[in-house]
Parts: sequence; C-alpha cells; structure tokens
Amino acid sequence: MSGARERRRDPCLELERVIGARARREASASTTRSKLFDGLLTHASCLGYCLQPSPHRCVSSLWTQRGWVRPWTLLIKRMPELGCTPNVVSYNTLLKGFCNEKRTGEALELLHMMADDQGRSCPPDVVSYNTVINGFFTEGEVDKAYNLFLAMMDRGIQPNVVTYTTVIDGLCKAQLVDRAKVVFLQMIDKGVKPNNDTYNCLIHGYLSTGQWKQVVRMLKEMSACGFEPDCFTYGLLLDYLCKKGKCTEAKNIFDSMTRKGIKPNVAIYGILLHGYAGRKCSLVYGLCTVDRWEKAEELFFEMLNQGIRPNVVFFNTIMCNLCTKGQVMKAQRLIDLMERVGTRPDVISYTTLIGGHCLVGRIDEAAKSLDVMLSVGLKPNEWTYNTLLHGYCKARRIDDAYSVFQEMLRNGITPGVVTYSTILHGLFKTGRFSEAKELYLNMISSGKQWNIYTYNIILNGLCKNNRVDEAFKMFQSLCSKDLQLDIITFTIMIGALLKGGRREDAMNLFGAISSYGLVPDAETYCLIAENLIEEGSLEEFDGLFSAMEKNGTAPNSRMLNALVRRLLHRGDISRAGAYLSKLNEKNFSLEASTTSMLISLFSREEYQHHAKFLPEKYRFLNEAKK
DNA sequence: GTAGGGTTAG
Repeated sequence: MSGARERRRDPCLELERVIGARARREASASTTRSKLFDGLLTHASCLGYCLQPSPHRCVSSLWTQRGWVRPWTLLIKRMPELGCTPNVVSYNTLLKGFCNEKRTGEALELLHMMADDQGRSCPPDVVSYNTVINGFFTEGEVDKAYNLFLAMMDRGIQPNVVTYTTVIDGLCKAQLVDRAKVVFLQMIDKGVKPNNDTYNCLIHGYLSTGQWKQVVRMLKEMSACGFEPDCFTYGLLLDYLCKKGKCTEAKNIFDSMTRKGIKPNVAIYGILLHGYAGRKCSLVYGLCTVDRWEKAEELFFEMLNQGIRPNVVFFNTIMCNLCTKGQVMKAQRLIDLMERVGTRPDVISYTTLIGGHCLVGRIDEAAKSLDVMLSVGLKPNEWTYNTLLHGYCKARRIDDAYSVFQEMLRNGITPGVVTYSTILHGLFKTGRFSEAKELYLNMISSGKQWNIYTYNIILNGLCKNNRVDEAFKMFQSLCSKDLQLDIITFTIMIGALLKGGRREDAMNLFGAISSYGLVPDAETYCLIAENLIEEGSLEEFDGLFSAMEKNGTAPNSRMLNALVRRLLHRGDISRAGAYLSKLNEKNFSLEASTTSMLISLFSREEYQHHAKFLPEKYRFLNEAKK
C-alpha cells in the first residue's frame, strides 16, 4: 500500500486536516481569536474541542465506516501519537460532546473507563461527573443522574456548588422540588455555599409547581444569607406572574426591580412582551394591557431607545405571539424583516412558523416552510420535526407523520419522548389500536424513562378502547413509581371509571387527589358534576360547584355549557337558568349545541312557561321558535 | 450549572 494512500486513511491525520481547515475559516471569519483557534494552539484540547459540537458526525463518519466500533476509544488511544497525551480535559470535552449529542450512554461508558483507570492515570474529576449528571437530567433520566451523583460521592469526589446546583435544577425541572430542597439542605450541611444560581433554580422549581408561598420564603432566606435577587430572579418572577395573568403583581415586581437600579435586559423585555404567548396578558412598562400589536411596537421602540438591541429570541417571542393568534402571514413577514435588520432567523423562528401553519390547519404550508428552512441552510432539529409530525397527527394523516419520522432518522435526528408520544397519540386517535399497543409495549420495554405525557396518552388510549381495567392497573403501578402524576392522569381515570359505571371507584379516586398534592381543575370537577346531575343528586351538585369556586377553581365556558346542557336534558329548567346566569355573568358565550338545545326545548309547548327561568339576555331564544 | 422564544396528554 502506498504511503499517500495510507496517510489518507489515517483517521487521526484526516481529522487533523478537518480541524485545521475549520480553524483557519473560523480565525479569518472573526476578529477575536475563536475558541477553535485557541484549540488548535493547545493541541491537547484541539481534538476534543472539534468533537464537542458533534462527535458523532465528525468521528463516526470518518471512522465507523471503517468498521471500528469504538471510534472514541481509538481517538483517545491515538492522541499520544499526535504528540499529546489525553488529560482530564480531553476526556471531559469528549464527555460534553456525547451529552450534547444525547449519547449519554456512551458518556457514562467513557466515565466508567476513566474511573477504572487502567494504567492511563486519568481519573474523572468533579467536572466529569457534573457533565454527565447534567446530561442525564437533560435527557429526562432523573434516576440515572441522581445515582451518578451518589456514585460520585462514593468515590470520594466532593460535589461542588455546580454539582449541587445541577442536581437541584434537574430535580426541579422534573417537578421533584421537595427532593431538590433536601439536596439543598444537604449542601448547606456539608458546608458548600450556595450562590445566586442555586437559589434561582429552586425558585424556578417552586414557581413551576405553583408554590408561591415557598418562593416568598426562599426570597427571604436568600436576602438573609446576603444574596439579593438578580436580573435572573426577576425574570423568573415576572415570567410566572405574566403567565398567571397577574398583571398588578407583575407590575409591582417590575417597579421594585427598577427602583433597585437593576436595569432590565432584553430578556426582561421579552418576558414582559410575551406574557404567556400573548394569551393572558402582557405587561408593557407597568401598564397592564391586552396583547395588542401596537403595544408590542411601542415596547420595541422603547427598548431600542434604551440602547438594547433585540436579539433573535426577542423576535421569536413576537413570532410566537403572532402564530398563537393565527396571524401566520404576519409571522412570515416578520421573518423577512429579521433578515433585513440583520438578525438571522434561526431554527426556532422557522419551527414557530411551522407550528403556526399547523395550528390553522395549513399543514402543507407547514411542510413548505420546512423546505424553505432547509434551503436557507438551517438544519431542522427534533422540535422542528415534532411540530410538523404533530400537525400531521392532528390532521389524522398518520402515514404522512410516519414519513416525517423517517426523514428525521435519515437526517440523523434521534426521536425522543415527544416524538414517540406524539405518534402514539396519533395512532390511538385514529383508532389504530393494535399498532399503538405494539408501539407502547416496545417503548416501555426499551427501559427509557417516559414522562407523564406519555403515560397519560397510554392511559387515555386504553380507556377509550374499552380497556379500563388494564388502564387502572397501569395507573396503580404508576402511583408507586417515582413519576409525578398530574391532574390530567386523575381526570382521565375518573372519566373512564364514571363512563364504565364504576361510580364508587371514581369518587374514591376523586377524594384521593389531594393526598397526591394535586388540586382538581375545571375538567375534573366537570366530570363529577355531570355525573351528579345524571344521578339526580342535584343538591350535591350545587354543593360541589360552590366548593369548587371556594377552592379557587373558576369554571370555564366549556364546563358551564356542558352543565347547562346536562340540566336541560334532565329537565331541570330552573337550575339550568341559574347556571346560564353564571355563564352570562362571566361573559362566556353559548356553544352552538347549547343554543340549539334551548331553542328546541322552548319550541315545545309544555316548556313555554319555563322561559321565565332564562336570564334576560337569552329570552329571545324563546322567540326563536317558529 | 445560570431566567425569556419553538414539540407531546384529559
């Protein structure tokens, strides 16, 4: 074999050639020396850095084709031949690369290899563990992450503030805030001082589980320990309040922030503007307004006056506002505007646009946007495909959804929990039960951690296909798992039990909700209320309804309409009138089916004299009879 | 490790 050919085949040299080319490109494209260029100067981290964005693409394409099963093992082995001995930084960079690529299994293997320390003398350090722990949390593998945290201490490596903050953040994001608090206490116990970020993570956890009182406690504790809320903290609080529609409180927080001299940054402006995708409220300079485009513009110019440049996230926030309101054409124009002002739309901009098209049912337009995205050189990610896939599932075009799935695989994107859950839901919804069952059995036996969405989809799918017993068994097994059930889980089960005539079981379950730390919502109450009406327990129904309102759960329009229909169906016109009044008070409108029921009812002679029970506003329905 | 933007359930 000739020397030249041999050299071309040498993966290390080839890799070096690729790195060199990239480094030169980067260096000339940027006035500051890029990280990559720095990497080239320090040979040891050079290989590692290049691998970081994509060990899979970079190494696998070069190496796995040649039938080498463990390219990274070889890379590490051959680094000395390139004149650099891998150190803990090389390993850590590789670990980070694997985690970025969602290849946490391999990251763990590598970590174990380091830990085994077969004469290479490179034991993992605290950064190695932090990296992989974070990788597992990001993947939703809470148990694996936590076990690694324990394993680390077993090996005598002391967790630092980053470790603790990572674990606290991971647990909070998995809604396991109580466990996070325990870790927080352990941390203090061990003498590791928390920092602002630690507090922010915990506050985020309490906010996302709606525990406002705990948030207030944390804030007090924080300042008692000499930490003051920073821009991040205020961002969290404002975001929470805006999402809850609590504009007055948000305004107070915003004011106290500026009073303290903390200058709002572009993120704060984004939060204020976004205010729950414009659905609930947006706060503009302490003014609580309905989400109006003009107000958004005002905010935009004000921000510019402050010398704050909008970034792509900010624009995407506006995109999201437009898309959720169905103004997809405006969103499309915003993409053009972004290009003109020099803020390049990113994957999220296009994903949002695709979602907007799907929302208004223009699924083919959505698919076209994906093509445009590809043509401008953006690489769709899992979210992008999931969005399109969901669009197809919603349109009951499962086979098209499958082809999106195939395209995903072809483009090297690993489908995750959301992808599988979406397809599963689509299969159940279109009545392809046996396919759905095959899929979820495979999913469960794969050993991956699925989330509450997945299980709710399975439970609901089973129930809707007359397998309530099977669903109930699964539900019971979930109760003993370390998976936080939510109110939707209970509502699915209660609904199925009621429908199957198992009233007592349903009521027991309803009573058990609070012992799981959950609160029934309008949907849950609606199921129980409808059942009470059906059973003729009308006083009990009234009692339940007022108990609901006392508990702070406001009835929604769908619920009130359903209840009115139920009452009309039962012939309790006076009660129906009373609940129609509530509907009226709240400015909800009658659903078409409610209206037609009222009309057909009053068109019957024997109900004429009942018209007096109708609220004034609806009397005309009585006149609508022929 | 670090707030704001895009995906899944009744």
